[in-house]
Amino acid sequence: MNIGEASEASGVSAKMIRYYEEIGLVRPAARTGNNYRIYGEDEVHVLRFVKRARSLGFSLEETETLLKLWQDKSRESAAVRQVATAHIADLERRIAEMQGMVNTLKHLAQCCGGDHRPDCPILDDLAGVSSAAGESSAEPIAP
Amino acid sequence: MNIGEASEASGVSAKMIRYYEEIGLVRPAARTGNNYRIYGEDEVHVLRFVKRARSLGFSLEETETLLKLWQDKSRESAAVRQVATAHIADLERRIAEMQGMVNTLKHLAQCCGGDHRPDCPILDDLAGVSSAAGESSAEPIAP
DNA sequence: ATAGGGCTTCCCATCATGGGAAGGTCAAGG
DNA sequence: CCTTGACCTTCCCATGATGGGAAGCCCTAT
Repeated sequence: MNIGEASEASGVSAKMIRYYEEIGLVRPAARTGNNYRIYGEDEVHVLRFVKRARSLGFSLEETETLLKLWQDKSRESAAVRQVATAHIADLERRIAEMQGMVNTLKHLAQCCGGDHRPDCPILDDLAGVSSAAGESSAEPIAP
Repeated sequence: MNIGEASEASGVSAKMIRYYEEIGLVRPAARTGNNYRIYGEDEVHVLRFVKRARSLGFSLEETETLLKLWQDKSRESAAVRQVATAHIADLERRIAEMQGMVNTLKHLAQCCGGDHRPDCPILDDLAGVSSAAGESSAEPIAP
């Protein structure tokens, strides 16, 4: 399999496959006489693993850890779960942060006429005008 | 006010103040004879506006739009609200995406023994082993 | 006079990905 | 046999927002 077919089969772009090789996430592919990379089912399997880990939001560093655990037949599943739960916590922290933004913005947008007049509580909030609307962003709306 | 004081007063790092000037987000500060940037209350106000917009997750590009609307006294509040609602939609899309990851991961982590044995549904999912656990990541858990 | 702290510009790094140029290789069709 | 097009290779650059740090200038206090 050439890199294009491996890309097709794994869902990872050829650009990224080369990059993963360069940073040592996957081991260097064998080469044909014409210096083309060649891939077999095993390599594609690894690439799919990476693809799936990325789609679950794991960083490349975390993905590398998971990949090593996967290939370590004597791993303890606790180690895997630890990586996963840390990642869950991180995702939830970011979700909460963004949800706070959404709450604030929705409140402001609701208070905004959205008409032809220039008065706008959204801008007032951004400008630091402490109207009834704009409280601290991360805080829940409820008083 | 020197840049350090303006940074203190606005909560924007000196590094970022210079960067915002470089990319044209804020207009170039006046300079003293010794080539130091000088800031007044107005400039600090602008920087605080930027800081607040960033803390609500607006990109620098969106922030620039909002900044222009803020300074345009004949703006229509509808334009502001449009920017805000588009941003809300984007945030909510990203939240939903991450929540999907969390749901999948929590399910997998729950099915994982997390003990000394190597068997691990999390790795099975990443490896594409279609166990009872690992369905498509963005899907809700409910059957 | 010297030390320290602030300012300046300039370059580099992050993280993961894509774009594109310049050039080699291969297969099919004229 | 030669061309065309679709691959492949490496190398450089860009993104977005931020930080780190070096080299050098300026001012103030000791």
